Order: sequence, then C-alpha cells, then structure tokens
Amino acid sequence: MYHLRVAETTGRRLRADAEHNTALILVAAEKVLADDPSASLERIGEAAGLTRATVHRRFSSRSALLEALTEQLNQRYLTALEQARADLGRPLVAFRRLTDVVFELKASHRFAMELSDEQHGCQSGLSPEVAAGLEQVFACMREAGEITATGADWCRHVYLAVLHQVHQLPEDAPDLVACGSSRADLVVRTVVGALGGVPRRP
Amino acid sequence: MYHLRVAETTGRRLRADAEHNTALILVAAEKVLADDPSASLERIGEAAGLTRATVHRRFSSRSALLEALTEQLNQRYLTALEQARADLGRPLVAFRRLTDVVFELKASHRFAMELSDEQHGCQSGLSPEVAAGLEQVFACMREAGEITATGADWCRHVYLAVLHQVHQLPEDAPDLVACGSSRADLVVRTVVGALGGVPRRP
DNA sequence: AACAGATGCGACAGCCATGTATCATTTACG
DNA sequence: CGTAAATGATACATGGCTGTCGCATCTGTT
Repeated sequence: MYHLRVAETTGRRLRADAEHNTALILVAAEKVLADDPSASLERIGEAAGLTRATVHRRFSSRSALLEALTEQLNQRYLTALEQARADLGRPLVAFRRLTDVVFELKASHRFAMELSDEQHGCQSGLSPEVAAGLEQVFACMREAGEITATGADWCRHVYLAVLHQVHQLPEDAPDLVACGSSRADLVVRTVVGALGGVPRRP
Repeated sequence: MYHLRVAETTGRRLRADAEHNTALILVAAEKVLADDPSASLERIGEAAGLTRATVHRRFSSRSALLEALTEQLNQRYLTALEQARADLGRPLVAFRRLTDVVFELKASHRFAMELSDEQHGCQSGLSPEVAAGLEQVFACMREAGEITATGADWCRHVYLAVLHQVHQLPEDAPDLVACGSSRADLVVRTVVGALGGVPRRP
C-alpha cells in the first residue's frame, strides 16, 4: 500500500506506528474534507489525533496529500472492477455489482470522488486503468443491446453524475422508494434509460 | 435590475457610470470565477478594468458579490421559464425550448450555475420560484406520459446533472454527433430516458 | 460653472493557511 | 537495553486575501 516513502526522499521504510498514522491521516482527511473541501491541514491532523507538524512529515504538501487520496481511490476502484469483471457475460449483472461497490466508495470516499471529478477538462482524475475498466463494462452492455450510447467518456460521465445525484437523494424520495429503496437499482435503471434512449429518433 | 442600492445602505441611487460598472463587475466575475472559483477580488476587478477598491464599493463583501451573481441567474431562469410556459400544452416542446435557453445560461453563467448547485444539502441555491417553474414543466411531462419519475427534486437534479455533462462534452463526441450535434437534443433524450426508465420492472 | 459622486492609488491592519525549523520526549525495533 | 525514529509543542517566516481608510483627481448631473 503505502509501505515505502510516502513523503520521504530517502529509501528507508517507515516505522510501524508511522505507517499506521499515515493511514489515520488519510481517513481523517477524507472525513474532514468531505464536510469542508477547504479545511486546513490543522483540522485534518486534529481529526486524526495528530499534530499539523506530523501531517507535514508524512505528506510534503497539501497537494501531496490530495494526490494520495485519489491514488487510494483508484486502488479501490480497481478492486471493484475486478469483482465486476467476474460476470462480464451478463453485463447488467456486472453493472449492478459494480454499482453496489462503487456506492460504498461514494460513502467512504466522497471527497476523493468529487476531487477526481472536478479535475478540469473532460479528463476525470481517474487513472487510465480505471477508465478503461469502466469502458469495458459499458462496451459489454452495448454489445448486449442494453444501451446504445457509444462514447466511453459520455457513458462514464453520465454514470458518475447519476451516481452522485442518487447518493444525495433523501431516504424517502418517491423515485427511490419506487425502486425498493435500493439506490443501486435506481442508478442502474436511470443510467440504462439515459444511455439507451439516445438513438431513438422521434 | 440593480438600480437601487447594490451595496449601499443609503437609499440614494447610483450614478449612471457607477451602475454601468457594477454590471461590468458582474460580467467579469462570471468570466473569471468560471475559470477559477477561488480567484481574488483583485483579479475580478482587473478583468472589469477597475480596481479592487471599486469592487468593494459596489459589493460590500465577497459573499455579497456571489449573492448578486446567483440572483442574476435566477432572474434569467425565470425569463427562460416564461418562454417555456408558452407552449405547456406540448410538454416535450416546452422542455426542448427551455433546454435551449438554459443552455445559453450555462455558457454565460457557468460559475453561478455551479454555485447554486453546490449549495449544501439537497436544496439547490435556486429561488423557490425557479424550482417551482421547473417542477411544473416536469409535472406536465409526467401527465403526458413522457416520463414517469415523480420526485420534483429528483427530476431537477437529473436534469441539471445531465445538462452539465452535455455542456462539457467535446464537439465531436460520437453520441453528440448522433443527435445531429444538437446539445439540447441530447439533453432532452437523455433526461427523458433517465426519468422514464425508472418504473419499468424487469 | 459648481457640486456631489465615483474612481484610482496607496497604505494599513487583520486573519489564516502553508511550510520550515528546533528541541525535548516518547516509542518502536534490533 | 540502547539507539534511531517518530511525535508534540512551539516558534518563525512567508504570502495571500479581505476589508477599510484617506486623499487627489476626474466625471456626471443639475
């Protein structure tokens, strides 16, 4: 994971407690920044039970910390994609599985997800591997006739946008209840509808 | 519009040139902040051909300026909604018309739109009148059987999210070209698909 | 023309975040 | 146990943005 040189220029590895603390910092950063994206390193350290100085020792700068957060997110994404790849034969099932896991990511990595979304331009901050993995899922759905949209970026963006909206939908939203209160179900149906409705010409 | 007391506590009205300058500031603020949401008032003034001091004279604080920006956006929204209300009898036409105008808003008021979106919680920063106007459009579409989603917030959020994604789609995106390169068309079809696909139970 | 209003310029104070450094103390690890 | 590493505490320098003055100088308005 982060065994080697998080913010160190030397090749020495960190002591066990130090490594544990970097993990604490990442967790705290996610929690605090999700609430206030411009929170200071001081507040992050405090939330981790550490000092601002220590945060600086583990992460050479604020941006280094943010980088670490998105890298962490990309790792979890890859794990989720591997799970989905298992049943790529049934694209809708794979998509549903994927959405389930990504939803947990949204809950635990809200800030990092928005961070990689906000990345300027149309290039999301996602690693190329993750983007490719998502594209594969959508490609299978298209081949299976479940959707008709062809652009990989378009599919991914709509997916993430819908996911975001569903995430912050209140528990008792009528359209959520209509789906058996399963957020993942609502995402799947909405995305499939959005990406499948494109080519119908009136 | 802003004839009276933009940042003044006195009831006196502004001189003509001063009023013109507040307009310049608003335009410049939109342009600069769209590029960098955390740009300083100095840069905004510079973009308006004015001094930071003058910006402070017209808008008592940074947040006052942001408020003015969202208020301006809400005004334009209302105008767009009035145009759409014209042909509420044909909901899809009304929706299409609305989207056309809102798309121009997205181009000229990118920052303000994202600002009112980011507003914490599920309450967007839109004025109640605008929210109600949008709800009316979606309600008509639902009654006409074009969509099946029932939640007003849900419809609005999906609409704005899709709009945002389509807005930053490159000119040559395949799914855009498939719609005759009309962004508004792509929005309409995607949203209708997204909101209409909800209740289909597999 | 005269006056009030608006602006530019410069200066000042306050605030807060970042990044660096030092030193004493505690803790992990061989 | 002894050493090296990690941390807490504290201080310092830096830089940026904000908000507020005062003053000289144009410019609109009547």
